[in-house]
Amino acid sequence: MTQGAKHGLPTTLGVGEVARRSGVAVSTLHFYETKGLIRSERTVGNQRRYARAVLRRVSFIRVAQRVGISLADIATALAALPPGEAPSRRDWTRLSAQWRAELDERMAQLKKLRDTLDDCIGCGCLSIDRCRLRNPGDRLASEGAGPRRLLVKQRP
Amino acid sequence: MTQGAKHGLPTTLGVGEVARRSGVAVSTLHFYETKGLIRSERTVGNQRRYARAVLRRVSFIRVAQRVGISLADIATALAALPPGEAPSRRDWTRLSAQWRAELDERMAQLKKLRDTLDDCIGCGCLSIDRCRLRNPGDRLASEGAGPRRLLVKQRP
DNA sequence: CTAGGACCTCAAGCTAACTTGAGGTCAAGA
DNA sequence: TCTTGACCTCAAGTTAGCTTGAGGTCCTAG
Repeated sequence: MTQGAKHGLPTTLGVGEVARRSGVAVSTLHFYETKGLIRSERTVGNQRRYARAVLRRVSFIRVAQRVGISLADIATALAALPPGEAPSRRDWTRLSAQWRAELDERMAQLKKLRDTLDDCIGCGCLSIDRCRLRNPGDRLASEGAGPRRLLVKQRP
Repeated sequence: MTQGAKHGLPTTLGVGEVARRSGVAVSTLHFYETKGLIRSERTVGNQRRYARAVLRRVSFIRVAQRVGISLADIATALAALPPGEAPSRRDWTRLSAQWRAELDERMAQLKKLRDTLDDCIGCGCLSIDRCRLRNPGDRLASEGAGPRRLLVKQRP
């Protein structure tokens, strides 16, 4: 074990420790660091030391990715927070508000996708085009591009 | 317009028409076809003709992608349906059941992500590690890999 | 003091999901 | 008939998000 974690909690974590605890590869942590998603201090011997908060940050990144948010967007959001410690209440409120909208939108899409499936059981509208979700007469064709029935909002 | 769509509805659509209506590029439709996500008939002149149902299929693909599902997974799901027309009730039930689980899981993750943000307003736990979501004493460290607080379920 | 596991950097490689480009065909109006 | 725009194929290029490998350093137990 790297730095005396035998008794009590170490104040910082080595890269291997973070990898093990967060479930991502060491190379991924390096990669995230180059992208500015996380950051570290260095020991005299040039080894990375992470604040414990990095674990939560990594969790956040992974979960956000999982629901389809790009690292670039995640980075932008996280950049709103001071990289070191203690974000202000204002920082949090801003980040939360931004993401609220994004997440709510994705939730709506997921819900729609799921409900579509539910509605279609026993109907087969996806391929036979005949159920209550059907687009009658294809009237929407002139309303611009994009999947209009399922899509809640397309990004620019 | 390609095939007499002036009056009434054409029974099939050209690739450009599908692109315009679905909001994806022609090249993307070609690509999806090579991946087996959609399929087409050909005219004597070797041009693609799509059944109208392809529009719904493309919508489905895009929305599923948007919430983080890979084309491979989408292909697998869609492969459960007969490529041509009229899936049976059994087909639909199977597809729906599979996706229900997947979608519910992602919904749960999104919700958790969103709620975490909500809870953290004015607290800053993401980086100062001090709020009701805090991981006390880091006790979870030995429970295996992965972000345990936010993550609902990791894929293998 | 020395072995070996944990770290370091940097460059190159890989997969998914498309896009772009070259070179050629099809089809419908002037 | 000629032309023009929609279409075709196939190969190569692009971006995101990592992983792998080579070659070298750090540090802790024995």
